[in-house]
Amino acid sequence: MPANPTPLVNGEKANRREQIMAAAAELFAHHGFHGVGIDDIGAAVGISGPALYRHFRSKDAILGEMLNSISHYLLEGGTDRAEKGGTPLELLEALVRFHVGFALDHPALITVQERNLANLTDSDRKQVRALQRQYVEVWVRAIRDAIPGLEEREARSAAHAVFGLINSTPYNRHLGDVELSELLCRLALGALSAAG
Amino acid sequence: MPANPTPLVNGEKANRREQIMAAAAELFAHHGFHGVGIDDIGAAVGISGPALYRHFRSKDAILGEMLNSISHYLLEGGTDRAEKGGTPLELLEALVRFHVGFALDHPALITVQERNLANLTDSDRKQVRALQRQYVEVWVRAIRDAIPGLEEREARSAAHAVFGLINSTPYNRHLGDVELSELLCRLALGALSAAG
DNA sequence: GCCGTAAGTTAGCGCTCGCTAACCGCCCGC
DNA sequence: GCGGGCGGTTAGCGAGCGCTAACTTACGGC
Repeated sequence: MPANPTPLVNGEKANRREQIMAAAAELFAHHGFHGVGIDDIGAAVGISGPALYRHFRSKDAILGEMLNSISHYLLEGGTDRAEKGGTPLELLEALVRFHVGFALDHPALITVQERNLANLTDSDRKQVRALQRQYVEVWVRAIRDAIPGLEEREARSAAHAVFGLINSTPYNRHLGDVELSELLCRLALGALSAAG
Repeated sequence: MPANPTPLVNGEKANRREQIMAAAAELFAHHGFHGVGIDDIGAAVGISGPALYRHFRSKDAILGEMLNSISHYLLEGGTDRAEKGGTPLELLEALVRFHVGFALDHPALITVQERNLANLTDSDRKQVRALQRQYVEVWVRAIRDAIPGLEEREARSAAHAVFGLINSTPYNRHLGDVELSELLCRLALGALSAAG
């Protein structure tokens, strides 16, 4: 299986599979995995119900590929920035900006990833969990390097808290993208510098 | 209809209704509303399936009463503290401590309230939304009083972001309750003071 | 021009779900 | 001591679900 079979996350011309995943993401985000039927997803891309099985093995596979794709994208973006060097504070700022950008561009994906981990197949959940853990570890290292005097467990909790802060974008539609992005970056970095 | 018919949220001896709601909260939090069956909820309290209808009109009514109860509790706690007086910063700290305490004591309720608003009946959703809006307004006023130079829309976005931060407790089980509580309070206040 | 494949369609199977019906035992007031 | 209601039980209905089967159409390669 390829690492990132569907670049769900960038702006390329979408083929059918990606079109389906994007529609499913919106629906899952609004109604929850079990609240969305195969016919709903089909209708959202203009085909009807069982035609989805020409592109995905099962409904679970749609969610599985979606969450794998998201987790892989986040981990790759995080490690890229961690390897790029710079001061600890610059790295932390880059991570914050990266995550904020993702959350602003893809609020539905953020919602699905937060809410629907439990609906995955066992093997899919294992993969996604592993990718998420690695992503958190990138953050933990960056936080501990930039903010002195934090235990690892505290840094991990702070990372989760900051994810929660940034991932509030789905409820945060009253500000323009640019202003909201700047505000969230400020809030996230302000929170982290108060952690020590 | 009484304002807070079931004190789901405090530590009183639970009668059957509250027992059912507590069990349903855990199940809804783990599997989502549509992922939990009437039989699952019944089994979780030692009775079987349809017996629930001796206590609730429908499955939707369980969720409706649960979310109404949570929202009412939060709004009441928020307005209480807002009326108590003190400096703007003291009020903000009190709100943060209050919300952190709730999120730590009831992570399942936090999860359900965040994820399952869309599964409510139209009328229930209207009620819950109204209560939530009022609670947000308490925060918006407190934030604007304590942090100078913030527009109302910015303050509202900051409030939602801080809710996201605090509501990360369901993913934050690696720290003791006391340490986590202190850390979250520090992070939340740090974020807010960086908002200006 | 024909064949194979990719991408749709509709019909329908088997299962699960929310909910109702019908029945039953326990306990409490008179 | 007995009648009524409260809080359980099991059986089962009707609807909706994920998915498969069988068939149809469009199209590109030889």
